[in-house]
Amino acid sequence: MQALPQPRRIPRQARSRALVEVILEATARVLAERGYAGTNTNLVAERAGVSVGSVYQYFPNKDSLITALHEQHAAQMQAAIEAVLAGTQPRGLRGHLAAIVHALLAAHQVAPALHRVLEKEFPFFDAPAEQSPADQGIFQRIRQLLEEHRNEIAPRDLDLATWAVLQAMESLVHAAVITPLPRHGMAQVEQTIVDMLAGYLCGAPGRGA
Amino acid sequence: MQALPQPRRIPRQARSRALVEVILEATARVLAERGYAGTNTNLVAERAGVSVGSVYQYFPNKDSLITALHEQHAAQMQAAIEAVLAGTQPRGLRGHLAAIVHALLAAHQVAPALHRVLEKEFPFFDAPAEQSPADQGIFQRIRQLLEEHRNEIAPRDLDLATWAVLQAMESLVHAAVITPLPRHGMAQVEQTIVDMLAGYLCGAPGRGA
Amino acid sequence: MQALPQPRRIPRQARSRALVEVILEATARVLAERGYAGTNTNLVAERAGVSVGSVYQYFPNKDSLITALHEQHAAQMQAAIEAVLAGTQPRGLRGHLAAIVHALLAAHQVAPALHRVLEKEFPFFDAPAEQSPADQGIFQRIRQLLEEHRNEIAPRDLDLATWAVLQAMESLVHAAVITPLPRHGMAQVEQTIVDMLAGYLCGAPGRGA
Amino acid sequence: MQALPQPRRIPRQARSRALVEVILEATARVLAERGYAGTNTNLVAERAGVSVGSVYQYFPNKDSLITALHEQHAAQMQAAIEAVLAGTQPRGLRGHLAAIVHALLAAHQVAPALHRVLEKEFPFFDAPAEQSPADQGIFQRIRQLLEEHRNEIAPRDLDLATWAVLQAMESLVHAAVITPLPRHGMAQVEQTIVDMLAGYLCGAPGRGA
DNA sequence: GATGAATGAGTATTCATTCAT
DNA sequence: AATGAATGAATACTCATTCAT
Repeated sequence: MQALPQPRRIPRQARSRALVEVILEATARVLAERGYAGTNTNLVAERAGVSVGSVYQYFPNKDSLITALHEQHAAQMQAAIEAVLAGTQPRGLRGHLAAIVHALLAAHQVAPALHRVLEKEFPFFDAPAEQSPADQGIFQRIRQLLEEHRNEIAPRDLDLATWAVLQAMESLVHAAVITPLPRHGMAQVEQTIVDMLAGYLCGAPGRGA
Repeated sequence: MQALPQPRRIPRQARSRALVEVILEATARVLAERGYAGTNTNLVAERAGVSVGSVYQYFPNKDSLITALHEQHAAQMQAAIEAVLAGTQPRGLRGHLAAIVHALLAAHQVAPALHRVLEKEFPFFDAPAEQSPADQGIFQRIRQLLEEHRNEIAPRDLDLATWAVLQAMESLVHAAVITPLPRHGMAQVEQTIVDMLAGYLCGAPGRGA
Repeated sequence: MQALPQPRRIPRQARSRALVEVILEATARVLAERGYAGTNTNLVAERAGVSVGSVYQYFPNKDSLITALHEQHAAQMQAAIEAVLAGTQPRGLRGHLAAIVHALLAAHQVAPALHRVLEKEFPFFDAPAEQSPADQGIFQRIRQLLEEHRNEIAPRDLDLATWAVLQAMESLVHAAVITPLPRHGMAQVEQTIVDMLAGYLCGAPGRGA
Repeated sequence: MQALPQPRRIPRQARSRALVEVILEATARVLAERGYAGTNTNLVAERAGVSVGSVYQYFPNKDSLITALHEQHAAQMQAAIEAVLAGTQPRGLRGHLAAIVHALLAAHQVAPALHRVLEKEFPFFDAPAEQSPADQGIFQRIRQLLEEHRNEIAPRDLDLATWAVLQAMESLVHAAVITPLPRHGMAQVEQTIVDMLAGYLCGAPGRGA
């Protein structure tokens, strides 16, 4: 209870949103520190400086906390991708991919411990990508990018290509965060990921389809 | 999370080995049916037709069951890869990669439900690959393959290239198993994965490194 | 269990009384639908279209809701009995008893689900009858009836006889409501209850007292 | 943990039964002391000198403890009734009824606090009489008694008569235990109950049926 | 070695109640 | 008076693990 003078009544919605934010942050911290098994709602509440009851006012159960964190993460990634693609710099397909990979790696560097747990323990946490609006958005955005460069790329089936690009990109980014290669810097890893994606898209002799 | 729990004693006698096998099979079945949360040692014991005590004779704790399953899976994948590379047919790098991807996808088709849980809930469960002999073996084997084709491939750092190839290969195979693309057959997916790997290795214009 | 919780304040204004009524009705509905375990003050408030705070304005705690419902029920029964006995038709003792039993059975038919819960889960919830004015009133009224027919009845101790008559009457009425006999209609049950009471009062050879 | 020398291995069944007995006794004690609301499984376990886990080994949930207690009680009442009716003394119908009522009152005197809670809080505790073997047995036994005296009794429908006798008998016995009449001894109450039952059965002028 | 009854620490969740607005 | 967000004590139940037999 702070004694600082505050507006008597914080508007309903803003207050709720702040609470959700606080709870989610606490969840992230606890999760990063102790992993899923070591995380429990009472502890999260305590860390958030909130009562357990309040946690349950906003989240129906423990797992929904993780799901929300996942969705938040996906939304951040979506935002990062959108930001890159909305930029006005003219860059080719490879340039765009490089910028996206760079942005994703950077975004994961913010809270590496959290992302480690998140990806290590629940990469697909009960969130069939179809149901995650953010994942949907990302898929559409990347598909659109490929479409814009349709002429330059080898794969003909854009759905399949988008799937492959996203899977590879995500898994390599996550792998880079989770098990940082002992002898290689992030720059090198970044380069490698881009090479992989560009290599796939821009084709190579003797390939299929 | 302790560091990679190990079986309490290495079974020497056939009987013991059979018991371990029975327990592991039961674990796999339960895990596939009910997921991690629904799996517990007493149930595993019951399903295995064995007492809980016996389970603890061979596995120090619950997680070691999962770890063992993971290691078993890794060993199977290693065996599949070895089998392909030990073959006498002459095939180029791409041919080898194609054969490996094919073998891995096939291996995952055997018990899809189990693999789904295994990868969905604990993709990195077995911790640093350095501690898994099978993963070590796979790494070495693929690195050797790349070495044999050093001249044909673009990446110069073979450690990095091996890491990238393995990460992409595994994640795409797993993704294919976990979320089968609605409109695409396994053959197409297989082709795509090979394209990705070959594209990376065989290079494309404008790449880095 | 505190001793018979009482409404926090006796509502004087019509508005208040209406509120109490609304809350009590909601309580009855919830209780009938979900039983005691499934009933909670927040739900009652919601069903009543009122805030929890308002519930606590009129009822000091959860149990007082039930108590009030019981008291309401007792008052209704008292009213039913009074109505019968205030009637001008000349009927003998047996006629009066028959009319009372009939009225009670009819009163219980109004909201059988509620009465079922009320009697099934808290038959004595409202504690020593001495504290319930309605129960007091009923006792006095029946005792007076017996007194008026003192010459016709066998039992000499009127307090004991009143107690026995009330206990038997109530328990048989409740039993009839809670576990309706599969093969017997209400008319038959009613007849039986009256036979029991009249049999007791009007005596039989070989009895005590 | 007692250090007393005991047979190394108490036979499986006997041991289980003893445990069940201990747990039930503890439940009875706690229930009598604190009522339903104040009773919780951990406390019961502690009082029984047993772990919670053991309680749940034998009882699937909290309510099953109460149900078991109820069933136990019903069985004891059945036994009491059987004992009376199996006696060799020649007594008429009234004599039998008197003996039964006496036995029931006596049985309830053993643990009045428990019976008070049991009847006060859950007279019909989720045990539709149809499902309780003991209650079934009691019904049949009393019905048989009435049948043997068919010629002496007024009611023609024996099912209905048995129901009425049992309801009245039980409710009056319970009422006597729960709210002992201030100015009347047990003997008087007993007499009254018998008068009620006999009055009903043996008929009175002006009755129905 | 095998058994499985017993253990009891650990935790998600509920809900009566309060009180700042 | 009315509101309803916030509180947090309370509790049923689970399950990994042990160990006497």
